[in-house]
Amino acid sequence: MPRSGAEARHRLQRAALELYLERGFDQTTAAEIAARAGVNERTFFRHFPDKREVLFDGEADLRAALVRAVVDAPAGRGPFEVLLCAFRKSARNLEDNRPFSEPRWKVIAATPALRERELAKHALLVDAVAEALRQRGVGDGLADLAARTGWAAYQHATQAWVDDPAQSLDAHLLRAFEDLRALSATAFPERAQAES
Amino acid sequence: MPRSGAEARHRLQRAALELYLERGFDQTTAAEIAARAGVNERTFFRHFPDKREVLFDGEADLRAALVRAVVDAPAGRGPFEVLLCAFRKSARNLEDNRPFSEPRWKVIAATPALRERELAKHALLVDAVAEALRQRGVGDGLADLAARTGWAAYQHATQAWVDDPAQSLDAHLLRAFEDLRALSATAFPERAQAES
DNA sequence: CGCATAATGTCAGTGACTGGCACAACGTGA
DNA sequence: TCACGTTGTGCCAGTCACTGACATTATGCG
Repeated sequence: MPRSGAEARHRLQRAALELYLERGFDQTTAAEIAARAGVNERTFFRHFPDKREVLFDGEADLRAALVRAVVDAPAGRGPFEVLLCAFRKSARNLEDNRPFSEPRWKVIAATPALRERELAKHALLVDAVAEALRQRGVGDGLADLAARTGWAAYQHATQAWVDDPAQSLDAHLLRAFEDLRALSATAFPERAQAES
Repeated sequence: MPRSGAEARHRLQRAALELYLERGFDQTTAAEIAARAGVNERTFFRHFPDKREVLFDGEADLRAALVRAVVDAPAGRGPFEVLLCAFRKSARNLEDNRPFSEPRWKVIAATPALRERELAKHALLVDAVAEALRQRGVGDGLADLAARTGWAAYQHATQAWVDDPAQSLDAHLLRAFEDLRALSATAFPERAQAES
C-alpha cells in the first residue's frame, strides 16, 4: 500500500528514534526499525541512505532557516553581528522545541557514529552560512573565517547550555560572543613573530 | 610469520593508501588491502578497528604534539596567543611533510566517509587543546571557547593554504588570527539585543 | 630443546546496504 | 469504466564490513 510514502517515512523516523533510545543505536537493526514501522527493511533504505541519516532529516530545513536568517539580518552590521543575530533566532527555536528534540540529542551524544554524522552536517551548515555571508557582500576569505569561528562560538554556547541549563541558551550565546571578543582583543599576531 | 606486528601494520597502511588512491575508498575491499600487504583480512581488523581508521594512525601523535606545544608555550600570554604559537609550530611540521601527506589529503577530501572520521578526530583534538589550556590556568569556559574558535581559524587557514599555496601556511595562519581579531572588534552583543 | 606468548590464519556468522524484478495502489485520460 | 503510466513497496539474492571462536605458527627465553 504505497499510500503516501511520506507516512511510511515518518513512521520509520519515529520507530528508529524509539528503538535507538530503548536498545541503543548499535543494538538496533534496520530490520527491527522497519518491522516496528510496519514496512519492509528494503523500504527503510529507500527512504534513508543509511541507519544514521534517519535522525538528520530536519537538518536541511535548519540549514535553510539559518541561511535565511543570515540573509535577512539587518543591513549595515559586521559579519559577527549578523551571525549572532541569526544564531539567536535559531537558538529560540531550539529552546522551544527542546522537549521534542532532547531524546534525539541523547541518542546522538551516546553514539560515536551519530556524532560523526552530526559533525558532517555541521560542516555543510558552515559552508552554507559562509555562502550566505558572501551573498551579503562579505569578502570571500572573511566569510569563511567568520562562519567557522562564529559557528564554533555557537557550538560552545549550546554545550555550555546543556551543562548549565539554569541560564538561557540566549544568555550563553551572548556571553560566548562577548568572551570571543575579549579573547581576540589580546591576540597580537605581530608580536607572536617571536615565537617560542 | 608474526615477525614484528608493527611491520604488517605499516604494510597495511601503505597498501590501503595506495588502493584508496588507485580505485577509490569505496571500491576497495578490506580483503584487497590485506592481500596487497601479504596478510589475512582478519589481521587487518586486528590492527585497525575499521577501514577508515587505517588513515588516521598519526592523529594521536599530532594531538599529543599540539597539546605539548600549548603547554610549553611561553608564559604570560593570552589563550589566542598561546594557540597561535602552537598552531604555527604544528603548521611548520605540516608544510615540511607535505609531499608525504598530500596523497592522504586527496583521498580524504574525495571520500565523505573519511571526512566524517576526520571531523571526529578534530573534535578530540579540540577537547585535548582545551584541556591543555585549562592546565595553563585558563578558565573552564574560556578554554573551551578559545580551543573551538582557535581551531576554526586554524582550519580556515589550512583551507586557504590549499586553495592558495603561493603564500605560506604560516602567512595564512597569521592573517586568519588578525582577521578574527578585526571581526571580533566589530561585534557588540549589547547592541544586538534589539535583534531583527 | 621445551614452553609461554604474541601475532596470525581459518571459518562461520551477523548485519548494513544494493540491484533487480514483480506487484499493488494510486492518478489520469479516453 | 477501463487501460495505462507512475510511484511506492515486497521479495530475493548477493556483496562486503566487521566479529567471535578456535587452531596454528613464529619468537624469545630458560
